[in-house]
Amino acid sequence: MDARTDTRTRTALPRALRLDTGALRGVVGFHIARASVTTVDSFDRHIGTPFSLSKVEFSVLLLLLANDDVSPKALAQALRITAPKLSLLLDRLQERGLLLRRPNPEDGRSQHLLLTRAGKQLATQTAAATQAMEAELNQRLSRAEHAMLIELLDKLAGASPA
Amino acid sequence: MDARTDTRTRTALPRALRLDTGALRGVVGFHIARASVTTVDSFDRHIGTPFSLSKVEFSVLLLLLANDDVSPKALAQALRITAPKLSLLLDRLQERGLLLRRPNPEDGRSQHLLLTRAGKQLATQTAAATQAMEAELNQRLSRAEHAMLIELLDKLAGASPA
DNA sequence: TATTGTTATACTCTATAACTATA
DNA sequence: TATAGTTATAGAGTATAACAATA
Repeated sequence: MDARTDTRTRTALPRALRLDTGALRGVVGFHIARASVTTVDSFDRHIGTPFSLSKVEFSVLLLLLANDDVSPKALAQALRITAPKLSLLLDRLQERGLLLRRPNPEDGRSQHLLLTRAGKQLATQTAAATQAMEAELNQRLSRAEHAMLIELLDKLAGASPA
Repeated sequence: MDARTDTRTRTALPRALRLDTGALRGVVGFHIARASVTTVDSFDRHIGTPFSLSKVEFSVLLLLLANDDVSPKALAQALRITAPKLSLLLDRLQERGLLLRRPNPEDGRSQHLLLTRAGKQLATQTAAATQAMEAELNQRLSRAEHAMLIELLDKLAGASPA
């Protein structure tokens, strides 16, 4: 398929407008920033817009779907967001009837977060939607490259400090 | 008594609670977001803080160092930022004496951006600083993995390098 | 005294709309 | 009428500080 006939306009720039990346060529962070334009755009179309979820809200739903008795503290660490940010985010998800905050019986300061029936349903729907989202990326990456990319990104992110 | 030392109700599980990433495991965008925490932190320490530059400001300097007669329009497209955002960004760099805006003799609506002597010096300094920055990442990635990662990210971005 | 979670506030980044000047 | 660049405004996203409840 000719790149010129690609229907998505955000991805391909006319050759004349492409700049020499110069010293940025070897800077991983620069290439990550560029690639994230693609992934964020894909997320918005497949999940963000149709389900009215931000990237972090989506991540929260899927993490709660896969883990029991998660506290806000643990979530904030896993997602690298601050506690105040998460607090407001959980408020919004709770107002939408997607999750509940239950007191931790073993520690009155802490909470257990759990998805409601509607929350589990939405989480499952969005999890299914990731299939089409990743399949779209596989127009550019083979399945092996896709897996390799994730492996290298994880190495770069490093095992989160214990 | 410190709960940490109370072994009666604790299992052998470590305190560090890493969550199951669940359906996020195969989502490239999620891993990109995690990896960018590492690269942004590294950028801030090596370049952002010591040179008082944002990521985009740094990218502008290096792109202008590598390309002549660049217009704001071309820069905005290359960096995927909006024209108003770039306009304010160029104001700041100009106030710092790092670049100039010259009218395009062939089109009165357009401009040519060029680095001042100080701008070239700073761009060169930061370009040199990327060596240490990337070397630090190579504690986690071999040189081959580093190159492979950039190649895969470029494929994903659809910005095939020249 | 330390920790969990919340509220309040501010700062950055980014997007959209309206404006100008040129073509 | 269309394009390049600017100005103005508003909306997310994120960070820090102060607070309440519990350990």
